[in-house]
Amino acid sequence: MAEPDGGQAERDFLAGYDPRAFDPIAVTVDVVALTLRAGRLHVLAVERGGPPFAGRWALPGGFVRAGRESLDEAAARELAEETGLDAAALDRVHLEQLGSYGGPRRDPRMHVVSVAYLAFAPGLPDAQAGGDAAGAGWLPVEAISPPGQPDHVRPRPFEQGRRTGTYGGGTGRRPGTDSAGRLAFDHGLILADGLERARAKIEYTPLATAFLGETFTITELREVYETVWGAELHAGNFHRKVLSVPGFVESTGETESRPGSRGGPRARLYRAGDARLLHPALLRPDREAGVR
Amino acid sequence: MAEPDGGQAERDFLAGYDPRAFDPIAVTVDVVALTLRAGRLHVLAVERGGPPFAGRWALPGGFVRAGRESLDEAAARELAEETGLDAAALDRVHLEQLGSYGGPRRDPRMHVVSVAYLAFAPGLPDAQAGGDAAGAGWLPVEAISPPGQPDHVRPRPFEQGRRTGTYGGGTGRRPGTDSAGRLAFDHGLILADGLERARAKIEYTPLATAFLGETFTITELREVYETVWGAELHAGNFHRKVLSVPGFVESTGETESRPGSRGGPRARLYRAGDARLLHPALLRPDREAGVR
DNA sequence: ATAATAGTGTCTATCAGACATTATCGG
DNA sequence: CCGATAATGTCTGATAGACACTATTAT
Repeated sequence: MAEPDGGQAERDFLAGYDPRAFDPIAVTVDVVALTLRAGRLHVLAVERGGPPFAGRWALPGGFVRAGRESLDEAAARELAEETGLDAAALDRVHLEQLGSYGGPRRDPRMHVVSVAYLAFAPGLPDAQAGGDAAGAGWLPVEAISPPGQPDHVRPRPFEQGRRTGTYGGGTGRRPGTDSAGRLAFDHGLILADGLERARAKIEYTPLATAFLGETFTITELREVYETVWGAELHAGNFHRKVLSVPGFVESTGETESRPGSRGGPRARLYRAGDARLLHPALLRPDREAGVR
Repeated sequence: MAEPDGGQAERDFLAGYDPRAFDPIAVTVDVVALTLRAGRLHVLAVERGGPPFAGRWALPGGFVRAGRESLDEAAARELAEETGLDAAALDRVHLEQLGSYGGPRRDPRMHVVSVAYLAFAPGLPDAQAGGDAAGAGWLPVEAISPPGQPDHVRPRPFEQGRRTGTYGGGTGRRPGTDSAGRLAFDHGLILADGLERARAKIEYTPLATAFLGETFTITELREVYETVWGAELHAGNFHRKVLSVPGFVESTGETESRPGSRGGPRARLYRAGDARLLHPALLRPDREAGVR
């Protein structure tokens, strides 16, 4: 398949690197920002003010400023605009590139390539709308319908355990409660990819601590894993395992000021250690029914 | 940090989704195509015909055709143009997205966002130049200097074991032999990221088989791992481990027509199984000196 | 015969998971 | 005291790695 004719490839050649000779492609960043609120996984979303998908929730994002910022910088900027965080608070947020989405018709107006980012954030204040969004908020991920399914069907990829929330109530689509429907564009797919990445990433990195405050107890850390994985873990084994992985957590020497409301000893406090990879990793409980 | 003024954010808002109101950003795909030749890992590269970086090797790539193809399709097209493979042969090549690189000054001419892809290919014929490249070829990865280092220094991230090649000979920079220098643009960084991805990916997926033909022996499979990881593996343990992972390989019932030139029994032949993930994974030998 | 390779068997240290136990707290 | 939770201890099955061994072929 080597250069069949003087068609598109030839035009590419003659045009060199000047894209003005072509139809343009827009470059945006979109952020899948995850956090834990009240024991449930939430994602930052903005409500679209205009068409297409007016009134639907979408991932926060926006144009990359040509010649003036890197992709990482653009993602951090968008995240800051939507969360209202200052640089110091943003420092505690983990931000990594997730992948790029560039189908020619994913936006009906023109060809848009979106570079998606994944963020792990500790408990944060309410979001605030930035840019052209009508509103912003933290949505429980299980309130979002997976792509390619009717709004009321809710299979595998999303949330499997602890169905403790108020889901199913039904007063509309206010963040923090029931169904938020499908996300705009292909953002449901991007979210699903982000969730899978998050589930995999906390296996072999200490990033679960990014969902917590400066200090935390082993039980709080376990609850992060249980929420993200949607599975219950054995408390005793988890405890021993976490302490045995070098560099995962380090003791502060302190204990919680007061134990849980139902009694029990004061839990010791830890902070994130200096490891960037967990050796050995914390493996998810059997999912051998997984992709064969 | 919420919308400080009516500056850039305001202009974004007013411009909506029309990037013609801004300086444009070009979108390209670049491919890190890896293959094994003569027991060494090679990467597909093209020799640049014009500035910048004229005469230097670069990763094959090109513009995404606006409104007409997805990123995946663009990557497959670029790979086909440079390798001369038809659709059938391309079918046996694994191609996945690696990541995007979009610093504002990575190309001196304008802001270019490159979506990088990683390809695992079986032994292929010589490459052919496509597009505006002066030449194309398979370069041994250890002949490429890592980014940010003088050409003759060659530390960690690249190739650690089996220094069997002719590296250091010194008759110029013909593919397949000695030093090829640093790659153009930030392609050395992209290559390093691709190599690390490849090393990690063969741990928990059966993609090492993508470097081999339709059928292969366990020893050939082990040599793939040894080459990609740059470490020697215990033949006996590797053999038992591979056969114990469900769905990794399946026997063809046949044996090699003739054993190795130095004798020994005929090895049994296998083909890739139907597993997409390896459970349990094949872990790289201790690199606990790794990133802590 | 010798050397090299394919494939299998055996032993041990390690680890994940199930389960039990002890200690500390609130009600 | 009772129930719940934090933290540790014990046992077992599975596995990775070291090593040994047998079988098969070229020279």
